[in-house]
Amino acid sequence: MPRVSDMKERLTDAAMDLIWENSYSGTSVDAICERAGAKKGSFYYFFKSKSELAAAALEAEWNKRKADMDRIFSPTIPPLERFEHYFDYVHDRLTEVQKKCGSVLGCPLLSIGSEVSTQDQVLRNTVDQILDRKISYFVSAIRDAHAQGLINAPDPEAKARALFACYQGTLTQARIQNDVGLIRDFKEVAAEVLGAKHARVAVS
Amino acid sequence: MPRVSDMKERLTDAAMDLIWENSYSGTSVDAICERAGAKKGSFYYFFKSKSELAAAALEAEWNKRKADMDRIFSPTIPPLERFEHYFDYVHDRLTEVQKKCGSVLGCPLLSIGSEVSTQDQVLRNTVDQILDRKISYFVSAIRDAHAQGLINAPDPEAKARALFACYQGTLTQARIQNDVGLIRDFKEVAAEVLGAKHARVAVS
DNA sequence: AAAATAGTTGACTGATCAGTCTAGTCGGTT
DNA sequence: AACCGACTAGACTGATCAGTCAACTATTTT
Repeated sequence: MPRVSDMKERLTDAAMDLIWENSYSGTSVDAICERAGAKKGSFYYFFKSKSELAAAALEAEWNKRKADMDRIFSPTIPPLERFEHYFDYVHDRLTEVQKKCGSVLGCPLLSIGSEVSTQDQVLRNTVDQILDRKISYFVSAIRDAHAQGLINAPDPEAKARALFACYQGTLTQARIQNDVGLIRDFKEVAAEVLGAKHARVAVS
Repeated sequence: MPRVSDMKERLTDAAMDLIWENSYSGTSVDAICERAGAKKGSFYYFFKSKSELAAAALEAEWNKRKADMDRIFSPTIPPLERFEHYFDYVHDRLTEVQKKCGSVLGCPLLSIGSEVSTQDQVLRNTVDQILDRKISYFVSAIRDAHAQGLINAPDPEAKARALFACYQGTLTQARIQNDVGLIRDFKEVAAEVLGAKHARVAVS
């Protein structure tokens, strides 16, 4: 019994781990409790349902990563370099996770979002919102790159969504094939989607 | 009781519908039986597990679509037009499904593959193989386009996988946002990824 | 007609599911 | 000491899960 209860965080962490590795439907409340070292009573003291816990876990994960995202997409960095750093960051993180659990896990938001989109509107909205926050980093970087004449992107929002979708697809393929290589190679695809005027600038 | 039993097909059809709309873990054998008008015994007469049924359902779905794919990717058609036709085809089909069930369902192979990749190797391999068959259409079209000087793609395999990943990502986003618009807009992204020398050729 | 084959039935098992509930434990306040 | 709010324990419920089984029916083969 810890003096300051960290049970809530242990539950969201356990949920994130298990749902990311397996799936939402395929992860039981019992399994989450076991991994977190919690009993059923504690779970339902903090969360009123499995769905609510999953949403909380996604928000908690976002809060953990936000500082990294702000750093990587800092306006002080040349816009196309931001993407390079981001793709490296994700690649390194997924490689690290792969060492631990043996599998390339892709993007948790995508897996969960795709799975629950037709079944759980609350969770779906949570996913959608967090995805939008991520896309907004892309939008700024693309707008900056356009303003600096590095690319031609009159509609930064659309370009960002397109690039983001391509990246997410690559992460999903990496998960299915259990191969991080696809992610490593994505930079060149990104340069093409962005329409970088000197592709090497974004890829080198 | 039909004279010629079509129970097996009804089971694979029901499984495909339910798993595509919901998810693999989220679809129970009971639900599949109910939709197919089958009893448990029939199910386990034809299939030895839920996993095996899902694999059979994916193969059956592939066989249903193969003729369309062969037609769309016929070598008699200019290679970049094949992609146009394919993207139109998928868009129209998903729009039709949306009318029926209210949701944009994306690509079943991706959803299922992503969900089971860490849990069910047999099903994962099935998904992987079918995805490869689809990618091979892309490879041929890209190779032909390269040979005709329409695009620059010295490595058609890699280019095909990249384009395929981008497309799949777009389908997944369309599912999460329940919006076919993303798919309609994909042609332009495809032209960029392909590096079409005259983008309008592939998009017009 | 007899026998074999193919397909169907639905009750059943034991495990697991999400979620509930009562009875607690604990440190801090009055 | 009495009490309180925050948290935990864990047994319990009824539903649902994947999968089994022996008995049954219908068609085909001999």
